[in-house]
Parts: sequence; C-alpha cells; structure tokens
Amino acid sequence: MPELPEVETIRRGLDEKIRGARIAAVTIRETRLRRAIDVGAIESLAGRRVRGVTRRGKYLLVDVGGEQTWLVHLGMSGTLVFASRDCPVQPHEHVRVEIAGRGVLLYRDPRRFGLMRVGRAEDFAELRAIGPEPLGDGFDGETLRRRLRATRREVKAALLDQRVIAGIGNIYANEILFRAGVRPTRRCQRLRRAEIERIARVAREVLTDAIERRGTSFSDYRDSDGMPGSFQQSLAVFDRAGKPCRSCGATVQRRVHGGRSSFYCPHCQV
DNA sequence: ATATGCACCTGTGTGC
DNA sequence: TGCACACAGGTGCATA
Repeated sequence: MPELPEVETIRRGLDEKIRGARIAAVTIRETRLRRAIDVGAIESLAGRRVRGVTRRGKYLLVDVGGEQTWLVHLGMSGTLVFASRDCPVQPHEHVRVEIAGRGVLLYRDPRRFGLMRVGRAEDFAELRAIGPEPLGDGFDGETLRRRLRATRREVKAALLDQRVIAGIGNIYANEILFRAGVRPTRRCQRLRRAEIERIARVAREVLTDAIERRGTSFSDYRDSDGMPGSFQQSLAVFDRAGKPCRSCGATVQRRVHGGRSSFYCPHCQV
C-alpha cells in the first residue's frame, strides 16, 4: 500500500512523536510477516531511546542508538499508528511498542506482507541496492537517464524497480507517467532525452504534492495519527479506468502488465 | 537481461 | 443471502 509519500508522511509524524523518548516495552502478538519476526531482536528495543526516524525508499528506519536501527517496511497493508497507552488491542495488531510517557505505537498489517528487523543500518541487505531518492539533492533528468538508457524494459516497470529509483509504487508510477505525457509501455531505450527530463521533473512534483496532501488513501492507508491522506482527489488516472481524462476528456484505459494494472490516457500520453 | 507467473495473506467489491 | 471470483498501494523467487 504505502509508497514514498505515505511512508514519508508516517516518518514525519513518528519522528515528531517519539524522538527522544524511551521505549518502555515491546509486545509481539504475531511473528508471521513476509519473513518471520525475530522476537529476541525486536524485544531488544525495550529500554532504548529513539534518536530519530528516517526513510530510505519505502523503508522506515528508527535509530535507537547503540548502532542499532529498527527497520520497518509496511508491505501492502501495514500501518504504524500512534495511540494512547490504554488503547485496546486492535485487529491485526502484530506488534505494540510502548513509548514511555507518550503512548503506544501499533504495527498493524492484515495481509502480513510487511517486514521488520533490528540491526546495524549498514548491515541491512534490503537497503543496499535501492536506487536514488527522487526527492534527494542532485536527482535530475541526467540521473534518471543514466539509469534508464541501458535497458529495453517498459518505462513503468523500470519506475517500479526500487533499484532504478527509490519509493515509487503503482499509484505514483501511473500518475508520474500521465503528467509526463508518456505511455507506460514505452521502452526505456526509445525515450527521448526531453521525455526523461520530464519524467524526472514530474516525479519530484507528484511526490512533493502527494506528501503535502499527506498521501493517498484510496482505501485503507492511514498516517501515524490514524488519519487518511487526500491525494486521491488529485489522481489523474490511477483507478479511473473508463472515466474521462481530467485534461482532455478521452477515456482512461486500463491494461495489465506483469500482474499490475496500468492506467493511462490514450490521448495525453504518447 | 527480461518477461511471466506465482507465492505470500486478508479484505472488499461485484455479479450471479 | 450466499457464493465465487477478481482485485488490491509490495516484493521475491522460479522458470522460460
């Protein structure tokens, strides 16, 4: 579910709520995520103090000092919601982290595609190959061009590949390509330099706008306050098959590639 | 290298 | 109302 804007929204909320606080206790109710939770490792968070919360792609990194970091990926349906200390156990609440004097942090994940572990940040294999941050300093058309020109893949598949660029998922890949005027099926090698420049530029625009709107709550995404985002109101093509393009009125198309839906305007996107 | 299919799970919406 | 089925924001693996 959550892509870069949703994870970033959660990061900002959490950083504000738990930075500087001590972790009082950890309760694990369900270990069966995508990979089984290492109970001992997660329980070792108890007693540590939160230094800050950062993000890499769709991963959250909670620095708890002593060279240790709590790594969390929310998968498709994960949420990290901050609640009061007396909050009753919620459905699909797999992990509860008590933050001394502040409240509790609930990790909920109905589909259990998420992941969490504790270790040294530089040892996390899943972070090693992640591509550049689209909102990072120095990300531009040239950065993206270098990573796309060598491949014959369809451009949407490349944007979804976390090794090519960090944090983009199915919603934002579709929205970025719409705003850039490029069809999802275009081959990377055949893209004009100006098109790649546009993709890089609108990627930053779309992701920035979406963070301002606190993410897309197309069904069940919630931020760390349990509140939905509002970027779904700004979606141009995602989940709008059969509806008129907001720009030209042509009918938005849906196609499936590699098991994932692509949405595009046949008139606005070339 | 790349494409495809599937697997991991639960929940929701749709059509019959 | 019940049931079957399609589909969902992610990732990783096996296979061709």
